[in-house]
Amino acid sequence: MSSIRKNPAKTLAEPARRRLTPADRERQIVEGAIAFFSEHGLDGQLRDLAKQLGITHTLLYHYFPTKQALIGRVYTEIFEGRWKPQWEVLLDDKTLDVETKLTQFYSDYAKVILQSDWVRIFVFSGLSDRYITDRYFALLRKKLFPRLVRETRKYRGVSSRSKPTGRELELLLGLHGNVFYMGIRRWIYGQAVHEMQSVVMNSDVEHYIRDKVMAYLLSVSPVLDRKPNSKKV
Amino acid sequence: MSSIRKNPAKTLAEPARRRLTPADRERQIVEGAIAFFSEHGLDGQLRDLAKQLGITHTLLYHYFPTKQALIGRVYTEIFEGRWKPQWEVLLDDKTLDVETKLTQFYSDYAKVILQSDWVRIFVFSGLSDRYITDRYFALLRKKLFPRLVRETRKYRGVSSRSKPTGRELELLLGLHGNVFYMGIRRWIYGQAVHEMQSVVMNSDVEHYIRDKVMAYLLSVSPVLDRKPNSKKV
DNA sequence: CGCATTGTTTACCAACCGCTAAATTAGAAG
DNA sequence: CTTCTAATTTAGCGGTTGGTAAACAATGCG
Repeated sequence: MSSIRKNPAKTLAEPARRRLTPADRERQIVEGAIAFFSEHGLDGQLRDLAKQLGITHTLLYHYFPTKQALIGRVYTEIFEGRWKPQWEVLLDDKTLDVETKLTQFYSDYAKVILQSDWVRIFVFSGLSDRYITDRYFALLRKKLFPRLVRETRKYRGVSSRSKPTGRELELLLGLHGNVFYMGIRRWIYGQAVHEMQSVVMNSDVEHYIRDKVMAYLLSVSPVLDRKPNSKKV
Repeated sequence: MSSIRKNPAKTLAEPARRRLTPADRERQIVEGAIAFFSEHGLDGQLRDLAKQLGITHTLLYHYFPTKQALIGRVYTEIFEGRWKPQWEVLLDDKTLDVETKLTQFYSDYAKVILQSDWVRIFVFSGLSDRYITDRYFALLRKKLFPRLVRETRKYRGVSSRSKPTGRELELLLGLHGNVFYMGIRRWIYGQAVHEMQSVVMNSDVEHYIRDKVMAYLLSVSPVLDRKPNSKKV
């Protein structure tokens, strides 16, 4: 028999110092950091993160020079890494009708962003330096909103290619915010989708999103075409 | 000549120790704390708040036993103090039509909640202990949502008094979230209402809110009355 | 003017935090 | 088994933080 390996059925809380390859350890740190910062905010303490990973906090500095560098890595991991170029392809598809495209897009988009880490870290960033929210909105303005405006106009039978008006954008942001607001209610306020706590979720979300998309499409023309001189009230 | 008063035209940054009545000092601290926590979050340091007020941080402890007590005071000041019972009266008014009531309500409600301190402290709380968000949503569920559901049904010509369905609530929360999302975009993401930065705001917000209310009312019936078996896509 | 009240400050503590340097030790190679 | 590399830990520093105790001083009163 060879030398006895330390593995006494994990009786004690002593995980025994293990040596990982730098790649593995880095992955573990990044994933642990995502979960950790998502829960405790970007002000969470590195010593606590390290404890949660079963390592000492100084080891973190072997993989990331500063705390900010680790946070930056978390940013790119979540917000750049989870964007699907396929969404743009879908919205540009000329064989599908607008209603289908918007519903499919927001259903899939919701699956990506309505996650605890995505929503919470996004809002945490907005409350602090706004680095990620600024960049992400730039992304939306460039790759998403123009397509959604174009599709909305197509649905309305309007052929204009001019710069969207404030009211057009506001209604569109209303739909967009509607989807994101589901995540805020769930992951920030802890208010599940109507008391029906955790479960169900998936099928229901898709259902609700279809409602929201339809509500948006159905209301855009009546609202925007309304005589703007009805300024009583 | 009597003793020379310390007031050399404020040449130096030495404001000279002033003695306020407990009531005045407390008011000053509370209002300063609202502005301070709104900007720096509830993790902001009391020494910085004190410096901003021109006092030492220990004086804060003469008026509030702990930091949490001060935060609690801020909570009640903002979220309990700014709720207007008049809103409930307005929504119960039987001489006004639904469209007018909802537009008037959300226009005034927006003026109250679309403030930097309201939005930011609300979200800060949601990200930490959720104490205020839980209580506030309880308030909404009790005093606001039932009235809005009732009015929406009245608008649709539906006379049911039964418990609102998930889809009904989700559409309503969509409208509600739409209004609040304007505050999130402005005070959390720093994305003004369509690049048109600070100004304008007031008149535009009222305009946009009317659009949102109309979009909601116009879309509720078509969406909810749709055949539920159109489950392709 | 003298004195008491009390609003306000100075001095200080223990714990925490990001970060650094040096000492350990697990694991692969010979 | 020995040796070497580098993954990981121990020890510690400078600064910060919520909170406490005691000293100081502005104001009202007799």
